[in-house]
Amino acid sequence: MSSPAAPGDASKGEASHGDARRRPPGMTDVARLAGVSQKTVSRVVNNERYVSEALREKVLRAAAELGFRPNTAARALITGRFQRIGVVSLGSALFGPASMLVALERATRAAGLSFMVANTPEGQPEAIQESIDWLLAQGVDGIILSEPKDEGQRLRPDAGVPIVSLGQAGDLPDERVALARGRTAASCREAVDHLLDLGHERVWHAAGPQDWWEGRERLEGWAEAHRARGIEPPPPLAGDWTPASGYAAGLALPPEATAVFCANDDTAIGLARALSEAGRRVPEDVSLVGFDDIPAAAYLSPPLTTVQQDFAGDAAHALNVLLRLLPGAEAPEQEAAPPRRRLVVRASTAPPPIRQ
Amino acid sequence: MSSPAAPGDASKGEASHGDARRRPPGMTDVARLAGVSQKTVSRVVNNERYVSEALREKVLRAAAELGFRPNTAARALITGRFQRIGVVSLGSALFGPASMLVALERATRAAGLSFMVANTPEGQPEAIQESIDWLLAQGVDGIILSEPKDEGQRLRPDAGVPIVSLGQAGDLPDERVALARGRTAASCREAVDHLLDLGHERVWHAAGPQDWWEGRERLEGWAEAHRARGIEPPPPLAGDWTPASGYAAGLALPPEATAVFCANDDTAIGLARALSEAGRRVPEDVSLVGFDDIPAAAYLSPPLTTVQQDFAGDAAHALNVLLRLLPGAEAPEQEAAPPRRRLVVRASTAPPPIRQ
DNA sequence: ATAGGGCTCCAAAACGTTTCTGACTACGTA
DNA sequence: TACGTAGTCAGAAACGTTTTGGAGCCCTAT
Repeated sequence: MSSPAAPGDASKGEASHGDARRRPPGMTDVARLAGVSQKTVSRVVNNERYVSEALREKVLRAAAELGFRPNTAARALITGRFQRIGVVSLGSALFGPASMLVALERATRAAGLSFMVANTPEGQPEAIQESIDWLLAQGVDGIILSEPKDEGQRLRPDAGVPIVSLGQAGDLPDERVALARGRTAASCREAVDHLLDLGHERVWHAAGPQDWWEGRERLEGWAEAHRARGIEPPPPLAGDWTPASGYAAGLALPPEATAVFCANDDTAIGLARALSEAGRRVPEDVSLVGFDDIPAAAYLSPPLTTVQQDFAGDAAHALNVLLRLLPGAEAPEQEAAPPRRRLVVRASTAPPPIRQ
Repeated sequence: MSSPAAPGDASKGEASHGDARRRPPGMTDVARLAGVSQKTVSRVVNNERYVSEALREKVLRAAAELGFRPNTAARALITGRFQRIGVVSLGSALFGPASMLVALERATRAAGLSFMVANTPEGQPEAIQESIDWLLAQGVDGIILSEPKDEGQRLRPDAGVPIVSLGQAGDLPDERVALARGRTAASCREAVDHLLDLGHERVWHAAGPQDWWEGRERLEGWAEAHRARGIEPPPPLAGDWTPASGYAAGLALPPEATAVFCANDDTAIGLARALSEAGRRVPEDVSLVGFDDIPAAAYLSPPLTTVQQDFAGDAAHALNVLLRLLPGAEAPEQEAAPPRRRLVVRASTAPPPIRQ
């Protein structure tokens, strides 16, 4: 059993040339190759000062030769930061949420942070908190809530990291929970004003779901536009973003209605379908405005007047708010330009038909 | 102010109750509270054997009381694994890519892995390799390429982790790069067969971009359906997924065409618009089939016959392929059920008009 | 001439886990 | 009685970074 010479010695001597278990190279390896201390490699990699140009280049050459990549786990371990933000998003390919997700990823990566998503399946009240917990378990420095729904307001306050919601105010539990409020209502007013300016007496509304703040905000903007002119808005038609609900709203639309503001473009598509089946023409009999400006909007029959969103602007704003809450706050001080939505007028809106 | 003792001393004595720098509790803290060794806490947390029930409960209680969350960075550092996969996705809110992304996130989280996206902006050939590098720098155990485009084939082979592409075969560089091939072509054949069975002599094709494998595969399926019947397919109409390109294709559509298979639903919408402007009715004069089954498809005028995709199935398949390549392969052995697309027949397809 | 202070670099100590090694019981079997 | 084995636990050694605490060196101002 026990040989006089330890059998381990030989293999230990050649350990660096190990066979199967090839660990990726670390700073130590780079340092050895470059003939400097490991700390110096760290300085070069992190672009710190006090490294001579000659050494810096030598280190970089060694790092490149070895294919060195800094180990984020080790860095995160010592710094306590992950350089990563999590996003809780409604798991949906709907144009709005999907666009926002893309915009958030872009903004995040541009800020040098990595990006982790947790989708919430629809219809599960506890799903948001679950997704937050999941992100926290994975390790994130902050969280952006990109949920157009309300359930986010029932959050436990002990997250330990700042949370920013893209949503409406509401009683968010903690001072660490900030808010990047959208400006949906204003652009809805603009859309409805466009219809009223065309001469329509009142504008109907095929609403979004009212347990989504996004749906409520669009409804409020619509109602405000009426009240600003002393007009009582007609009762809203319930909906849930789907073309199906728009179709139902179209069936329920009273004969005297001459203009409809739809909560989103899909709703408008469904509503247009119902009108078409009822023999009511757009825009001659009924004017239609959507919201989102989906790519197909310009090619519907007729092309749809709609509101274009500024996802990139909203995303950048939310990220700025979050970054400012982070401990190592690299927060870009300049306030991001206020997101600008705009009404795209196409052929689905026209003056109301002349009453006889 | 009020304390006679040196203020520095007091704070030092109470260091564990530190003010600003509150490190989150670690296994050591849990161990101290539970009166066990740190190693035992590790065993409990990881559900290892050889821990008595009494101790396990005591540890769990202590962990809950402290709000302990295992530090993934420390774990990743020692194990060399991140329990995380990266996805390179086309940064786009297009229905297809967005749906695939959601499906991939679901599948990944269901497998207990965390999920990191890197979007590639369109039109940058080197963007995919950049995104891969970004993911590798962040630390991932494997990568799924959810790019419907081809540039993925110019990848450097030294990733160090397995890469799975959802795309077409092609000369992927490395044996570590596997492939989760889609079955687009087959369902395209089905769609075209549907039109041919209705009596159309030939079916035109408003194609997707041919530098996307997804576009080529749809075109090939369309062509195959013709050749299987000994028919020469008409020349395809170029396109790029957008309604605009569908509109252009509609303008270019020859008068004798009675049926068109569109590369996606948006293309079909644009094409329908062009037909409508030209006074050609759908489906009486021209039958139309799309691809994707976007939510609005059922509510267009007329409702669009289209091909429904199986994103969840494709995502699960790709993830399975990847998991099998991972070192700690927890690969579910049972092959995932082959993804099933299906043709949804609606009102946009009908027999061809009778020739006089 | 010499103290100070930038610049350049190094060695060792964390960070919170997993892995490795081993010690101590209890129990059944030779 | 002695021994092997499975169960239960603890201590120490990694893992690859950042942080901390210097140590030389050269230049300048006194």
